[in-house]
Amino acid sequence: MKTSGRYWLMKSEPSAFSIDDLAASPGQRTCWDGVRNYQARNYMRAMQVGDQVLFYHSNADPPAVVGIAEVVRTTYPDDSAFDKKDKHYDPKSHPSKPVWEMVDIKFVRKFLRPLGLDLLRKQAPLKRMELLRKGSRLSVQPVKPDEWKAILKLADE
DNA sequence: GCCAACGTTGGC
DNA sequence: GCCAACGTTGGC
Repeated sequence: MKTSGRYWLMKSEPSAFSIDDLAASPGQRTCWDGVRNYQARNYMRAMQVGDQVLFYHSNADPPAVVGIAEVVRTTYPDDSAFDKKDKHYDPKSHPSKPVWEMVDIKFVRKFLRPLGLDLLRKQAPLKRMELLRKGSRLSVQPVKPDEWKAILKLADE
């Protein structure tokens, strides 16, 4: 397995937390809490400091990849799961045996234009991208190097 | 607001 | 271990 330079995509509803919110956060960084899906959690566990992340706006108009972030801290317990009042509270997870974890990410840059789903679907190198698969709901997903390259190229056009 | 796709839960 | 019911995601 490759040990560095991996690529990911993370989804966020901009009404809840947008890339502008990330850029405006203290130190331009945030903890990525609230993930409650095992596959997404496992992908986060595989993340390493320095990995690059596509920031995606879901439930947005248009739904789009809007910029880049970077992993700055590997997984640690997601304490929002312990808080009864939190929207993402989960009694399955306990501080002595946490089920859910999170990473920290940092703002890298925002694209000059959002790369909408319709545009992405037209790109041959992205034909098999997880994001574009019908019914895909994974909020954290791996991105292949050639997919990453194709998207960055689009962003700079 | 609709609804297809998907993950989780719980009865059996 | 099966699977129906349910809740959620997220594009449209």
